[in-house]
Amino acid sequence: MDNKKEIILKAAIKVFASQGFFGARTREIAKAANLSEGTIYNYFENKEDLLKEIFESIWKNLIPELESKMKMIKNPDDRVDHLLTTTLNLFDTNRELAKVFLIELKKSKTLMMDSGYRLIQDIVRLIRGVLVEGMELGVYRKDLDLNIEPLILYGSVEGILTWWALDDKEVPDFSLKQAKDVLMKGYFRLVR
Amino acid sequence: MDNKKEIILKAAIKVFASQGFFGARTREIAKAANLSEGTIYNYFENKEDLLKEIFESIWKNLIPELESKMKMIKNPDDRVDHLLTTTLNLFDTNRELAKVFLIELKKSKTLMMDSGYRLIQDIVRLIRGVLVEGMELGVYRKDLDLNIEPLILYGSVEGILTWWALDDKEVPDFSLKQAKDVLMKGYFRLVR
Amino acid sequence: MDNKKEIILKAAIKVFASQGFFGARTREIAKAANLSEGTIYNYFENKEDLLKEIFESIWKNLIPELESKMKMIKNPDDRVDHLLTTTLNLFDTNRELAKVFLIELKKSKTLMMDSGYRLIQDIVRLIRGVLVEGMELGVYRKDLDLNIEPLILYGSVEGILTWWALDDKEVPDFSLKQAKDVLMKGYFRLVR
Amino acid sequence: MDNKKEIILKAAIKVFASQGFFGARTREIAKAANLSEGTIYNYFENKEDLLKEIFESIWKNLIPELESKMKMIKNPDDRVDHLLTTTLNLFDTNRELAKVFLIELKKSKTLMMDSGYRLIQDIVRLIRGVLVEGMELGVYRKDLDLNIEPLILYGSVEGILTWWALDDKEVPDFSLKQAKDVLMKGYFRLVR
DNA sequence: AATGAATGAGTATTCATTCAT
DNA sequence: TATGAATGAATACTCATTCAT
Repeated sequence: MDNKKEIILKAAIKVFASQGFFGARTREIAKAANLSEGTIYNYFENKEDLLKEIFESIWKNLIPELESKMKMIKNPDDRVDHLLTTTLNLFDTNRELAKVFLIELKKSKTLMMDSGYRLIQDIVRLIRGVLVEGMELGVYRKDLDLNIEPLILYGSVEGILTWWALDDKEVPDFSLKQAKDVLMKGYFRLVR
Repeated sequence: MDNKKEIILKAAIKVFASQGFFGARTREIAKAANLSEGTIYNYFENKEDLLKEIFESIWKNLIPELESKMKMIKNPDDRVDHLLTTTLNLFDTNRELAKVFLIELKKSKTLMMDSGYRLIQDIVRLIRGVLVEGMELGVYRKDLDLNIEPLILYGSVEGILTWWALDDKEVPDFSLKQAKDVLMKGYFRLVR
Repeated sequence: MDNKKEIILKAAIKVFASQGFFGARTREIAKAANLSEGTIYNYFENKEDLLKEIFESIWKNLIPELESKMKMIKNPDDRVDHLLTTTLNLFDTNRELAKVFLIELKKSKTLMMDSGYRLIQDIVRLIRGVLVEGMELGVYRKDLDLNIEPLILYGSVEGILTWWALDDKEVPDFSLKQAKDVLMKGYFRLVR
Repeated sequence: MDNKKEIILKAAIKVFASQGFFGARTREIAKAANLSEGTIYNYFENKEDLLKEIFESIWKNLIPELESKMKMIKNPDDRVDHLLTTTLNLFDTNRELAKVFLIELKKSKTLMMDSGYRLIQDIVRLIRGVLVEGMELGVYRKDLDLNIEPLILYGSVEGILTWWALDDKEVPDFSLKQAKDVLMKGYFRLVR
């Protein structure tokens, strides 16, 4: 059953989120999945592979999907709206996933340097594309810095998500819905 | 000699930056400090304590200094300028320190939840204070979201710094000086 | 079908010979036999049992056969000739079997102490019997050491076989046929 | 202290001899050496390294020593006498060492193919040299088979030693002193 | 204070064996 | 009988920390 891979991944997300990658014990992941330790190794190479697959199961779909959507949406503002909505929605129902994505990922040197860094590059490239076209269409300012401006947008979102994910109150200080509205408003001011 | 503590901390920053916290070996830190492993333990409790002291040696000074400066500077824009300048200057000459601060720190669960989270809180509070006063003075928009807007500024800076620190080219894609200018321009548009 | 037992034993000999007993994986034996792992356990107790049955499938027949032949052959020299011919022929067409017999067998403590040791005892006893009768018949020297002389013969053969089996060249340095002739010549000089 | 390496090696010989290489537990070796497990790894790479060093500590000295002695002794018979005496003496006081050397060694595939096989080659070469010179001097038969005759001598000795080492009686069936005399007598008959 | 040899708790991973289908 | 997914006991090795010198 491919089902089993998903069961294990879900268990791993849970344990990684609460214990951290290095603090997570394979035994605990197995227990959380209601399986034996050995079974994990029938489906995954090793512990790091778990983290990698969590990451890639999301990323592998996310980027191509966003890219194709960018082609369909013409209005630059709507594009950014879509980028934000999609990204924030992804984590909105799963703060544990957000923790693993935003924090645990960085603990694996190889993963961060391989996949993680590439993800940021992809996203930054996506944003840059939107800005460029917005500038060409004349709806955005001509003097946007294409190196730094995308990082500002990316960093804003990561900062907000990290804060929201780490917030240990049952209900965070703000909702991601709220955050999106503020981000959009800020974005409009930034680029026009 | 307090000198020796600094020697060890410098060695630790170097090793943490290149190997990561979990990948760093005390033996290597000792070698980098030209000391024996045992000596480290005359000055620090344990490995995590090293990370903590790296963090606090910076933070303990930074926040009070910024706070006092905030009292001396009256113009909200100048305040933000100072916040950015100080923060970016801190890392500009030491990318290794930036890596440890921005990435390694998050690997220590307790440190992140204790000190790291508190640092963000302090900074966010600082920024919020600046915004509040700017609004009261009538130079900033009245409708700033005081929960989220500070995170946007904080996140922007962290995003830029992380990208800049992880960049494995000898000379990064952009200078922090450049970044500051763009950040300030964006900030003006955001808050007015 | 008893057929299947043989298929598995042949697969086991192949894998034991190339990977060694401890290096052999049941999965690989199963694959070599074109069967699933579970099926092996329908025919054999466990991994060591495979080694034991390889050994006994040979030995169980070999010793009684040799013993009965010894009764039929009267001339002591012919007896030794038969012992050598039979033993060397057994392995001549199957170097893999020789490896398993001469080397892998020793890796199983219980097997070696149980069956292996007993095999040597049986063979040594056989040789001793031949020598005794040769002495009684007056064709062999009277002063043969009945403790050690049989071991010399046994050891000579094992030494030659081991060297021949381990030789990693496609064609070994010498043939077992050659070896037999030299052994016989040496034997004549030894006992007369 | 270099002493500690020896202590560990002695403990390893004891445990390897009684439990076999694969059956030996590092914990037990540590206990036998009155040290902690970790200490073993300060002096040896890993478990196989222990076996290797046991082997090489003997071999590294034995072969060069024998070679130089062969140059000093002129009489071929005396040379063989020395080879036998030295080899048998080496194990006479240490049956455990004999077990490790003759049996455990073969369990390590790499060790056996690397060092073990080379040892046999060295010894066989040594014997062959003696035979060649004996033939040239006219004291040995001209028709000795230089491929197989050395293996007969080597195998005889290994056969005798193995039997003697495996013998689980407190006092073995025969002494190595006795064995040497019989081997020499057999040797004379073989080569003349 | 400094050393670095000794410590030993801690854990990912393997793989022979089982058993539900 | 045959399967092969699931099991989980078993263990070599690491490395932060200690402590006798």
